[in-house]
Amino acid sequence: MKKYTIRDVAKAAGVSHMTVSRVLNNNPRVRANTREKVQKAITEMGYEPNAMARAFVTKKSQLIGLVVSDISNPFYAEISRGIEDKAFDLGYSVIFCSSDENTHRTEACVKNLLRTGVDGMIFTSVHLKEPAAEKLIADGFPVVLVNRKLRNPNCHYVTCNNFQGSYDATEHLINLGYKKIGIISGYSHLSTGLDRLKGYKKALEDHGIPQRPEYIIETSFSADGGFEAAKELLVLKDRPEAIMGGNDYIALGVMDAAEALGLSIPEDFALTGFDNTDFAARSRTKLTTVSQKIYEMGSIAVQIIVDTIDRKNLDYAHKVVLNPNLIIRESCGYQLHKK
Amino acid sequence: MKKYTIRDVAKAAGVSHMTVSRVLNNNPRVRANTREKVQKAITEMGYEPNAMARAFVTKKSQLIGLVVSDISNPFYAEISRGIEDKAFDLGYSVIFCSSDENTHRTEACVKNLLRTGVDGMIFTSVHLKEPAAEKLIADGFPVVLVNRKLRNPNCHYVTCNNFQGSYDATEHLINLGYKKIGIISGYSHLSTGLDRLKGYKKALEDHGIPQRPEYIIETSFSADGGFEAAKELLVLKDRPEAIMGGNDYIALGVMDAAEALGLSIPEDFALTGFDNTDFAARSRTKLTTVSQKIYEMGSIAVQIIVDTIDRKNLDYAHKVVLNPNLIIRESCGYQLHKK
DNA sequence: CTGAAAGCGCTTACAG
DNA sequence: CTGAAAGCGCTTACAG
Repeated sequence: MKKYTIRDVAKAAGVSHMTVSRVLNNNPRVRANTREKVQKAITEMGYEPNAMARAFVTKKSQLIGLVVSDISNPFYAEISRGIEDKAFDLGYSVIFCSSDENTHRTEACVKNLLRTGVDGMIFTSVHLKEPAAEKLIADGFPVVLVNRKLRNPNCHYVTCNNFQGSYDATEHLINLGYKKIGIISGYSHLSTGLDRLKGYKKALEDHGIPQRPEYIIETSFSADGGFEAAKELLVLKDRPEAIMGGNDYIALGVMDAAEALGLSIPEDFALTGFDNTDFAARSRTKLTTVSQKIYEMGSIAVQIIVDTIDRKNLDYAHKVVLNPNLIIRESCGYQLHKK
Repeated sequence: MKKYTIRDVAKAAGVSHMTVSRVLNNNPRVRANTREKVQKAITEMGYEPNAMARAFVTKKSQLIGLVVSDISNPFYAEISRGIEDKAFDLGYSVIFCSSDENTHRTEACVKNLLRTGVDGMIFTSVHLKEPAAEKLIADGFPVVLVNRKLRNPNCHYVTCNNFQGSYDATEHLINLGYKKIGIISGYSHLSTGLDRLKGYKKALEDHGIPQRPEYIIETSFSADGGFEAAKELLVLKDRPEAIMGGNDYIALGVMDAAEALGLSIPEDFALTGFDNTDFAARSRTKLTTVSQKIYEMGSIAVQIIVDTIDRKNLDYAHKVVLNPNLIIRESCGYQLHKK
């Protein structure tokens, strides 16, 4: 574990430490012959450049900060994996920090990451308004949003076309014959919640089905949220024939509520989710849902942020909107539903 | 965003940069009066110390490397969250690297983390033999294992008492009257798989129930693994009355297999899992399982590694073994089972 | 209690 | 194509 420096290598190779530095950085201004000599010394000694010294002098840590809602949420864990893999490929490492989607903690994360010296930050879960992220962007610090975006469109982001995904799911229910369609939506101060709600409303409108306010409930993207909301929706006198969950977790909560109330899916009402999470496909669930490219979102976000880090002053914003895919399973039935 | 240095602050406060450094490091050898002057300048200028310079000169990055099986697996994501939170409290940040439990990738992770300059590494998923981790330990590099341990006991680790958890679950089945108990176990080249298998065997032995080799299958800790193994176990002429899943994912696969074969749980056979994952408690699952303190394992691992980093030459190993808890749910029935 | 000197291991200019 | 000089922003000794 003896630590060699660039000077040790230089001495061994009989050159100056500058030449060693050039070899290390693949600078072409080194004679092939010299390069070989140096390379040989490097491998023989098992020399490894000191990352800290390098980061210090170049002012580049090769570190990306990831502000994630909660690393223990599988959806975000999958984005994180996409981020990790691509970062690895591009020579970066990633430091994560869970914000719990809480403004105060988000600020703490940002401060912490800044202190650590990351070259840029990726946010998975901003609110439409998120002062900590907006300040960074205003300061010209490299930032990419993934999954959710800010209200202010002037920034780099990668999202799913949530509007379209939700529109497609709604239309599918309509085509099956459902007219009384409720939605348990994620909070609309989050771009994902808002866009999915908009997609739902637009599909109803396009098919001439009037909106019914009592069929729309906003809640958190969680099974508990779905459970509570479903208990309200399912005891309505004029119960919806179909319920759209803002994501698969919400749908899961709806399933629990149905079981608690003695209702069957899809016999008593149809159900859809969003995200195509692992459990959606399981034999006990069979949830119609919208799949989005979760891993890819993370991967693309890294490409953009590295781009931004390398050529600082981009004067345009990268906006990547990925197309979702409706996955049809048994939870919404396959036939025209009549009442 | 103007970046000040320690010298700018010194000039503003009318002291030497050394005094500023002392204030920054809470060195007591500064007069209260001087300290205040410096503090004032620091806050007024919004000075932030340069982490890279500090890391470079102190040779301490305040970074912990986390080699995790797969960050997108909820079990590991929860460990990671425990690690993150405690690291944050202790002034460290964590860089993760997914190994996919593959020796080659594990080596790549270690190399990458070393290059990044982490002060220590935590491994969540070592095999009983894991050259990359063992080499680090042999070199005196701070390493803590969490969840799984190496065969070589001479290292720091935090695990659940997997033997006991499995023993308890087996005994519970025996007490309910089951005698034909099968196990679909995680691979026994992993300490978790091995210890759970041992607990099962010991419980049978203690209750005078002979082992039946055809009732024991090893597979990966995954739903797919459980599914395939269950299809073998459930078509045995003398089918087991109860199946123990090596973890909840395996149990989930068993449930799918049961459904595919038209069998009901617990009517046709009882089922247990391990980990008390989120879905185990859901109304469609109701899985008897063994809960372990996943988040806490991560948290404790960080305490140990920071301890190790700070006082390098510990000559004893921290070994923390947490007690699991049997959680009884409907999947194994509540009554004496007779055949 | 405070400061002047030296240096951590690299890279960025500048000469040749 | 190669090297000598200077410096990144801190901290670690060493003086006083």
